[in-house]
Amino acid sequence: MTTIREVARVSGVGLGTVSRALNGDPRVRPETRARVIAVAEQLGYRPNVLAQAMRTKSSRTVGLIVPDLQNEFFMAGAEVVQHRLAESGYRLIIGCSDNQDHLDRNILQSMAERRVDAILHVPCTPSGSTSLRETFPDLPVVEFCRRSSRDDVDSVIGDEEVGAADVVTHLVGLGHKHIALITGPTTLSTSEARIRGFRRGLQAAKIPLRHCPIASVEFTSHAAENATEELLQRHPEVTAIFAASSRGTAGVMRALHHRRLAVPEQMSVVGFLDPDWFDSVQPRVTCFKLPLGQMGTAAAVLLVERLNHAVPRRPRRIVIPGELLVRDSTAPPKPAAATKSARARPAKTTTKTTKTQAAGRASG
Amino acid sequence: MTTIREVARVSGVGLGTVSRALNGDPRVRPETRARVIAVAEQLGYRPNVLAQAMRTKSSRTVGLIVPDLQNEFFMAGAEVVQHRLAESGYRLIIGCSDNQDHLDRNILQSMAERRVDAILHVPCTPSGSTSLRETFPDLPVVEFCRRSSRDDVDSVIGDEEVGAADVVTHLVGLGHKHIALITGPTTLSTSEARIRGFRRGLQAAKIPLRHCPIASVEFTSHAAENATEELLQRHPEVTAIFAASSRGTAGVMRALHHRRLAVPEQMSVVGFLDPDWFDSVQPRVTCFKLPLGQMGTAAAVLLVERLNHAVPRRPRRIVIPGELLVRDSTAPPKPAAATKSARARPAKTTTKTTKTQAAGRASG
DNA sequence: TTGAAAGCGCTAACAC
DNA sequence: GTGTTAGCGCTTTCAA
Repeated sequence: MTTIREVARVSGVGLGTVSRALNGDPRVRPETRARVIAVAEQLGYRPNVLAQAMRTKSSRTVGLIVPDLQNEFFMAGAEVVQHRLAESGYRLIIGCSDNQDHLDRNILQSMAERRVDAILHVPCTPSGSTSLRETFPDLPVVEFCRRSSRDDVDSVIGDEEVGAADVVTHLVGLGHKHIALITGPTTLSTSEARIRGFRRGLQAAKIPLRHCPIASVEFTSHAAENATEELLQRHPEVTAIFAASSRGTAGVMRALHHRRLAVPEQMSVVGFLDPDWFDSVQPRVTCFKLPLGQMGTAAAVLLVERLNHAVPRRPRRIVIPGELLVRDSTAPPKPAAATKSARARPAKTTTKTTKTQAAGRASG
Repeated sequence: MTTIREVARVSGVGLGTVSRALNGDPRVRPETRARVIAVAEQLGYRPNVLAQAMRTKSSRTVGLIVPDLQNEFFMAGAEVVQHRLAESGYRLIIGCSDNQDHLDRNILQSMAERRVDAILHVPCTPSGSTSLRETFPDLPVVEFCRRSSRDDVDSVIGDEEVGAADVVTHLVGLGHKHIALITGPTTLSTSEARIRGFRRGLQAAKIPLRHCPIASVEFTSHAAENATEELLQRHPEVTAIFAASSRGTAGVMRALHHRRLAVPEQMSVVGFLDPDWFDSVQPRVTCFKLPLGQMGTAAAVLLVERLNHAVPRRPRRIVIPGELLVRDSTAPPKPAAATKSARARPAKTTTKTTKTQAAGRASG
């Protein structure tokens, strides 16, 4: 590899001059700069970013940690963040925690050791980036999509509480009185918000919480499928389901199909986010959609702020509203037919670890 | 930040000893090591990976460049690669080229400058990583999912040629004689392979190629939707469509609904890959599926080989077979002049899997 | 077994 | 304007 020293030798100038010429320092004669640049080019010189980073103590890189590389919830934002960051001369490196605490901590640490200038973090536990604080207290962290219990970091999340309440309002407006919620692990801020909003919507409509079961399961379509099965078995009176995770929606649909429950005639379904297919299948899926791009932009702005002004500033917590997209998977309930059909056709699915709780029981 | 020097000072030994102790060098007295480690821990010492990398000229990192962060084709593999690599002590950093040549080159360069030890590359042009070769001739590159025209790099791709031929065979077997293919830009190896296989399947069935239109469009559901519209207008005789991209499948479905064409009664559809929703909607989508996880593993193996043995070796080109998943979106075509009674029994095929090929082959 | 010293490639402070 | 020098934090000879 050609080094700066080589370039200096060939162009007959000192090391400092080469560095200045290449970095656009104004105090270097134009012709000198031209010569240096020409030589560098001709020699195929490429800066060693590691050395630069070590010297300047900035790698001009920010790290993004997501729980799932295949989930649009995080990756749609990632796409935007990368572009916005690139505009400010920063590069994004992405790691995946698989929703596992120890992996999360691991990657957090490892990115910090790689001297990223900031971290965009989708926490997978309430403790969030706490482990980092001990070793890298000054590394800026911005939380994305989810919040940990830390209140000293910036964050950008969607307004899922209002979203869930809106979903309930929509369903209640159609006449539903027995609504189920299927969401993720209760330790996550997103699930918490969804449950809070769900209950709020129910209370506003004067619907008893105990009529409306909540299932908290892993974010896989399989888990959602099993949860739906179990839930419908236990609560055959349910006429509408809010599948509050994008992957979960597919699982719910599958379970419904196994039970021969027609959507929306026998069961209304509201999905989460708005993947392409929601609008391409029959029935088109009603959903609660978050402006993922906008959330990415907001995160990038926060990041760049922290990057530029190393001055401490009070943490900013941004909550971005979503919208309800009413399509064809929700309709007024058909009381008699629905429950009958549900009992008529038993499921053949194997049941796995699925926690089901009634909304009323845990509400305090 | 605590440095190694600090640790040395506090534990009362030299720099070298600390380095050796921390890196498990055998020639250091156990008690010395214990003390050093204790001090390091107590001081919250964290190695500066940048400095390590600079010194050892290895960052123990490999870079992955994909065209689209939201596409399971690439990200499912990424997930696996990351885990496999982690087992060998390597970290994966991911960048996104957006399918744009200049961004691709940009990221390639930037990762190289960051001194990754190898690059896993999903090329978006035939030139692939050529631009890198000039400046970093020795950086190992493994191509993933797609191939460039370079024949001096390792690669792992799915056998899409055989896959496309199998799809045609399946459709022809059902009685289709006018089949359309919607695929990506023709400059990509994947599109080429799909088209080749498509034609081969047609020829084997003695179906005139001119009866079977091919559309090459961007990898968005929108582009596929428009292409389908246009294609059906121009070729109303078409009775089956192979949507050879996962996003494209949704677009095709949308266009079909828009035209009020029932699937599979009036139009058979074969999708690409196998996202959750293919099996969750009505009709469940017949598709050509690639073992993404297996492909990721293969790539990781190749990578680790290159990483360990810096010895040059002839490039290996691995092709991994996929399988056809026959579900409900394909059925015999509706005879042109016949009435509805002509199709007495709708095809309710249970999902069966067909291996397209016995084993992956490696050459070179 | 350990310490001292020499850089890895670069930038920034300081001279001229 | 430009050259020289001193490190950034680490690993790795080379002596001891």
